[in-house]
Amino acid sequence: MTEELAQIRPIRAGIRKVAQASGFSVSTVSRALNGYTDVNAETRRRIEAVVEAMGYQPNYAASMLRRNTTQTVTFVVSQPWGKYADPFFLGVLDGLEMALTAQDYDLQVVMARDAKREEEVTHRIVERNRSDAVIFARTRPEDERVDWLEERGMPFVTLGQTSRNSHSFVDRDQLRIGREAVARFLTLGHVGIGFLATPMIYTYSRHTLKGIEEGMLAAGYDPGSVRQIECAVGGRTGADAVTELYTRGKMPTALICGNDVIAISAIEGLKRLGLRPGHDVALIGSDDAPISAHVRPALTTFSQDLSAMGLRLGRLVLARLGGDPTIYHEIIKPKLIVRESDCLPSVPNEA
Amino acid sequence: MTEELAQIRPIRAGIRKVAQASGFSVSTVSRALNGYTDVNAETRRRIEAVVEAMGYQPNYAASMLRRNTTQTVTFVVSQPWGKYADPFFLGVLDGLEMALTAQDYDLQVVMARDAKREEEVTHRIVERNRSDAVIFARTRPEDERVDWLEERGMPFVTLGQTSRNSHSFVDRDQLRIGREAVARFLTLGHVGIGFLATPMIYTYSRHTLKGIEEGMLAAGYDPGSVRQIECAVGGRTGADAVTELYTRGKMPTALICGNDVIAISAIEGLKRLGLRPGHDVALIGSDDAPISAHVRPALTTFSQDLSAMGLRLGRLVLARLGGDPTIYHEIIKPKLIVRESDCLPSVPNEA
DNA sequence: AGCGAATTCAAAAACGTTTTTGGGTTTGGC
DNA sequence: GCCAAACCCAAAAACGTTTTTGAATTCGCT
Repeated sequence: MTEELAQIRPIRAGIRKVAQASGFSVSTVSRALNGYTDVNAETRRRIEAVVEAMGYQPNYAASMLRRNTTQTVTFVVSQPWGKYADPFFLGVLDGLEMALTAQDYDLQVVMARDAKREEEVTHRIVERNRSDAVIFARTRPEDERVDWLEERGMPFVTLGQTSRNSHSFVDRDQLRIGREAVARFLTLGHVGIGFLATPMIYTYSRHTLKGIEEGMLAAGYDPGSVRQIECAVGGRTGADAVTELYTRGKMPTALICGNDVIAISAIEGLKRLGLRPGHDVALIGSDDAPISAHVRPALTTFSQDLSAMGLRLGRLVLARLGGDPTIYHEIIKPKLIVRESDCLPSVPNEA
Repeated sequence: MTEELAQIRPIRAGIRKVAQASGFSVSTVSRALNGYTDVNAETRRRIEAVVEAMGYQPNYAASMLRRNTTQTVTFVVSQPWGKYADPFFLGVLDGLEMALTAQDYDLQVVMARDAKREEEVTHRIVERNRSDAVIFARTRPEDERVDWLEERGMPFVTLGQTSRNSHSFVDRDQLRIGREAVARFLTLGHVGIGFLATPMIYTYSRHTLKGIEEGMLAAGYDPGSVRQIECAVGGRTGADAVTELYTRGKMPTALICGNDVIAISAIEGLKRLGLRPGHDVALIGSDDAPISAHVRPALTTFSQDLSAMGLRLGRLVLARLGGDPTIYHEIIKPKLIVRESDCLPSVPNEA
């Protein structure tokens, strides 16, 4: 802080200059520009002309100070970005940005390397009032971020559910993904089903599992027979998981994968084990990553309209900012994308 | 604008309260907190204790208004994010954020869907003084963004070069990538070399080409013999390119790919044509995408320390903000990652 | 003892906007 | 022709900091 900053900026016209040039008072200019009704149409027109001519832009800091509003919504993305960039968020951001800028809000994206850093950055943003609302993802059933934000009265919306769901959220329908994946595999004739899960600390992982269990029950099978094994970024990969799974005991002929990265890694692992994914072992992913179509065998998976999710997220946040006290729960339907990786059980394994 | 915003915020302690509680004047508190030297050590200690106790955080808007500084650096990412998320930027962002927060600057990431939107958003940020500096990538030889920012005296640093290079930049050494790729293929015994290029409007594409040509010349070959074909997101894919290339006339036995996505798509396309990538045709990528290791054949490519690039980018921006007038040019060395996709020319093609 | 320099702090100005307050002008009904 | 209502606008206050200005105190030196 002691260092000296040579911040040189061109001197920009302020609202005073505009007032002077247009011949109206400062307050009239302000009201004209901010859409108040008690301004003569002709007056407004003239003021707008002057603003245009002078290239006047209201000073953000001053307006922010006076209004006590930042016109900014912050999306805190907490993820190990290092190597595995999840394209999932990027699609969402696109829709979100569209929704927000339509209402003259700015979207601020903050990336946090890990949970600790995420907490720091969120505190900073909230405590210094640098944002009007917060959005975050990767929700957990008991999520302290929810309590923390509620406590401070900071408006927020989540991408994903918590156990209380006392807040607006947008989520994928993981329950349905689980059920449909099971139903499809059972229809194809598979019996041994495995679940290569994302970390169970996240709500969506549990929902997927629940969907799988429901699917098994509905078809009259024992949910307990599903072999479940957890994978994580920086931990057990999909390849590791299948290696463990196929070198000890019963081997499922069909694998439901918590996300496509796991699925692709599992495909790789199966090949190394001498198994043929898409022939000996069927796989279904769950979030239609960009590469999933280009992998061999092309991955059967579920897709969702990410941009639409972002759009809804934006609408929910705007509703909250507009003073709407309603809690909205939006669940986006996934769509099964059938490609090559799901298959009939191979003959040798049927015996 | 006419809509009413019910912006409810907890009333936070201001600097006046802190002054009152500590028994010092407002100005002394401010100076104590901002690291001025003319504050008695004991005074500072007592003030800091009160600040801690009250959880005081200086109001961002007010400080920004008075100081005429945002303490924010903006990275404008202009890319079609729709489907193909380029993980390249994410790695860079990580290092960048680290460098900036170390100096108490915030990083703001703005995603723009297309060039038009990018221009809009940059104008907005600069004209409303919402950032102290700007960073952008995907530079072109004649880049109007450079002129625009220079004209307005907005500090900026680029990720990539322009023809003038009148500004600080960080860049990958595409020249070297081109040269090394050629050298490797020639060493392996390939003669027919193809270049599946990224769009030539970008400086880095041209540098790659130049590197390739230099490599050919250095080895005594005709640079004109390199078959070059341009690919683009939303346009010709790598698969399209190889289809065109291998259905008419001479067929290169080695392909240098402008990026790994092109390479992976080309691998796919070659398989469809009945050719065996890694056997009949050798490939080298150029930016070590996360999937490149998991594709079959695993892609030989160049990697660079993205986080380090971000860090340098941050340092350069901070230097500029600190008033250092030096123009820095930093070129990051790539590292060849040998995997499976580059190979000796296959016998049938040698005849 | 007296004077200047160094140190420490308080009061007030300034940043550029929005909002409040209150006053003036026009319009329309009786 | 008068009064109320509707409409429009100017002046000033307010937002919460940082920085400038200037005054008071301490200290060292002659």
